[in-house]
Amino acid sequence: MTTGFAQAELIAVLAAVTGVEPRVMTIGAGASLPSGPFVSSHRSLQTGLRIWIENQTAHPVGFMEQLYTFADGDRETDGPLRRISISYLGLVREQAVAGEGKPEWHPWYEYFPWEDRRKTIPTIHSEITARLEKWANGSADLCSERRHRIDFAFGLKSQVWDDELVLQRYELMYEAGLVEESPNYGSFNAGRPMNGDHRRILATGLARLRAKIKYRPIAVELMPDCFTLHQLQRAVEALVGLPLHKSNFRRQIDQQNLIEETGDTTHETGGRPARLFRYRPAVLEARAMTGSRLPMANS
Amino acid sequence: MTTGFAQAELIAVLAAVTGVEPRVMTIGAGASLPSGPFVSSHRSLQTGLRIWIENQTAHPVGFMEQLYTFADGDRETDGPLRRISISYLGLVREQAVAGEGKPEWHPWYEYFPWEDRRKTIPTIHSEITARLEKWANGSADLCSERRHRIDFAFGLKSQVWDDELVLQRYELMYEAGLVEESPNYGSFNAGRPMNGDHRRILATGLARLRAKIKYRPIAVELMPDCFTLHQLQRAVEALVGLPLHKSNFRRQIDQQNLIEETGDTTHETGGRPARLFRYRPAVLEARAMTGSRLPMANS
DNA sequence: GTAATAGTGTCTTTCAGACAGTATGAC
DNA sequence: GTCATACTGTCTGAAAGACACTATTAC
Repeated sequence: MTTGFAQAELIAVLAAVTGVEPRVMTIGAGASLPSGPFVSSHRSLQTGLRIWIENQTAHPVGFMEQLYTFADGDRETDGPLRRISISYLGLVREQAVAGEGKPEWHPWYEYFPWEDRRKTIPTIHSEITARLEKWANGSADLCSERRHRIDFAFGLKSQVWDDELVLQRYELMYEAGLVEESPNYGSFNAGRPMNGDHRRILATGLARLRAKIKYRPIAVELMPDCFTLHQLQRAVEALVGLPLHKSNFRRQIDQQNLIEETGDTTHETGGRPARLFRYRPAVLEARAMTGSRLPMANS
Repeated sequence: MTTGFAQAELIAVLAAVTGVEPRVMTIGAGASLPSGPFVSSHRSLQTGLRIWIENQTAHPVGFMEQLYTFADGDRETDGPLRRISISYLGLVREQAVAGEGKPEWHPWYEYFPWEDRRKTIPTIHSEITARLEKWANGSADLCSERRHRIDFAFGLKSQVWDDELVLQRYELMYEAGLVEESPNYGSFNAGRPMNGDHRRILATGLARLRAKIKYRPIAVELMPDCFTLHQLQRAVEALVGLPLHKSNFRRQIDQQNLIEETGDTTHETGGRPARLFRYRPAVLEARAMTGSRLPMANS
């Protein structure tokens, strides 16, 4: 048992959506999540991190909450002290990010290509499940337990894909050596790797985001000031990784009086012009605390 | 900006239910939550904490998850280093706790008497809201904002009591000086105080527990091996602090095939004997990951 | 007219909330 | 029989899920 001293750092999982593409803020050519030492000059961790991010990205952070604190034994340690990483999840209205700075935005699904089921089930899916099967069969006594986990996480038997099981799927692939970060890594590389356990943290963030978006109207934090309903739907679809039902989506959106028409329309698409909407800030305060649902995915 | 070193500790919010009374594990005559230095001899924080608790209480910990990491600027610091408290929330099957040891179980609602609305709206309610009103009126420019927060948190205008707003209610009372921990504490003392910010941490735990119980079957972690449906309902009511509808409760319980009859009955109550139930461990694995709902409160 | 995108109407099933009722023990 | 507790049947209204349908632009 150590004395209780530790080295503390902050890690940020920052999400944005440009068009149909969800992105995450990275440093080091996409190999790391932005992190920094524990800033204590500010009133709280959260406001300190928020200010730091707004300086880096030149855009305000809408939603932000604590994600998880990682301090487990399987993390590498720097010297004698334990390292504690306090991670936060934030949503940013990504626009043209201030030029030549460090931060880069990378598509979320580069790191988790198997999580994007908006158009179709990704081709990598069958490859992954086949290799996971092989891994499960490799151990006599753990075989049935492993098969259960695989079936459940990837919805094989039940035919039900639970979009929130991001971390469970990543963990399976880690254990099976299908990602480069794994100690028993083979040759099959699923998705872009990251340094340390950053990809696991990212998976935790995606899972939280997908869970949260179903009972809190956080999608608006990703949108520009004016947007069409179609754009909003695309953003939500980008996050949950599944196609949504248009008519039901619109019904649920206006059930929870969160947005209002601006009166303007846009016609950039070659079809019928779309009405523009904006948030209703007065409602936002109250609703932001209670739960108001966003539509579920289709089958 | 400091170097990033900190003093780290673990804090546990451990809940149990005896009969109809929800309890929390405390030390120091009920004034503190159990805490200890960051244990690094174990594989992870969670397993370390779990083992420590099982040694202390002589009962296994069922459900456990990370609650929150507190490190904000308004906490007192011990010397030059920042203190980080990583808190965990756990559920224990409380039974006769091993005799003369340190841990004591105290009724949850001693600390938050206004949160218990199972029988009736507590008498302290009107006293609190009256004093909060007075506090709101004390500031000319913040008055309307404060009134909104009070109305929302205590369900005054909307007539809707949201059981999950435990932390918001505590924060209001802290700001208004109605709890002893507050810097601008007056003479009105609502509920039993705790050292430091432990009561705030406890409020965070209660809020999480009330949220979680609605979409994860964690209530069973509190029950003994055999129990009646009435006992189960009492336990859930104890946590959410509201009465539940019997018939609907039972319907939802058996919709999610979590429990099964043992075949035995009990007749300790003087009325018709009640059937005894137990958990179905096989189902528990799978269901523990997905969401399965517990019934909502009545009006 | 066609192509393309935007937006609506409504049916069915599911399920939470509320009412009432019945069943089985002790005395 | 009464009292006390345990348990069940069923109506209603609010939604989710899925279907087809209409509207407005460019060409």
